Amino acid sequence: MLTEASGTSFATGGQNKSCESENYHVKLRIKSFNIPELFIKVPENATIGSLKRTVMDVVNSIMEGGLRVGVLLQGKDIQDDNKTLRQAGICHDKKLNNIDFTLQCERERESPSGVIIPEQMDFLTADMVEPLARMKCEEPFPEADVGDDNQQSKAPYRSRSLSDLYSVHCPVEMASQDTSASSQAIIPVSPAPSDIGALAIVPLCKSKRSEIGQRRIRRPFTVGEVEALVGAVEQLGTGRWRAVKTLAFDNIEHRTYVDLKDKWKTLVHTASISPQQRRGQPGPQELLDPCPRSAGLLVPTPPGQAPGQGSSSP
DNA sequence: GTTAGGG
DNA sequence: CCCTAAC
Repeated sequence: MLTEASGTSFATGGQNKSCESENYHVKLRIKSFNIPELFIKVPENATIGSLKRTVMDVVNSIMEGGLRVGVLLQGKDIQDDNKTLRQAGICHDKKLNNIDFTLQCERERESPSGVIIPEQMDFLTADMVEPLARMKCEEPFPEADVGDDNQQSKAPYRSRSLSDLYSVHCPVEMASQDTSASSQAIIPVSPAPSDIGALAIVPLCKSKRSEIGQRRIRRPFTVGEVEALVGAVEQLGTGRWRAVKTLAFDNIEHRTYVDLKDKWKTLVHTASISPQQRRGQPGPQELLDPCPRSAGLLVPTPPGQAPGQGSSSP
């Protein structure tokens, strides 16, 4: 969504502006890649560490196997590498809101180890591969290419967005002991299917809880998340959890604004209970203290503007 | 759909 | 985290 990443620009011809006034540049902002779905399988008694290694191994094996990028326009894979963007229909003056980039295995790798898919693993593939894959592209610049994305000017705090802090959390939404959710070895399910489109749009099986009622798995907030939360609250103040969510957790699907509100609640709580934190984990106050221009922490910002923002209402 | 709080 | 009353 708000990935401030770069606007990668592609030229339809040469890098230089040739004399041809028609040689416009197409600006694309790649937010995510679609990657092949991965399945892993590891015994329940395996350690988290081994699980991480397994995932890493699979990722590495895929990487080593060679990856190639695929381009999907309107869902159709464009294979002709010699075709120009314009010929392919990727022009600066066209709506390019449906371009996808995919990561495809150059060659199929044999399953790292005996591939044994237990029963049915329910985990969010999306989250697992967050960091190195899953990127969707959007064409935010419908017009000229005046390099200057101020699209995020509204969110100065973005610098601390979790985009950077969020390291592979590998949330494995498992239905506890019920639906059997064990992880085992990972295996790149390289879709043997003839074509590329095969691993195109990764089907993010988000709703694993077909039968509502399943409690979400507990995902302790990481330091990074706490920092992001604190930072966002610093800017927006309390009482605007929706805004906080979009500001600093827009990309973290599993954190709802209610979660953030709850987390803040506990942070404040713990902070007030042990004013003298034990060296180790900074409480919200410590992070807020630096510039408590306001009333320390908890600055309920009533429906209006963020604190500090001279809100003058005519 | 959001907030705010208790559970 | 969940559940909900109260916007």
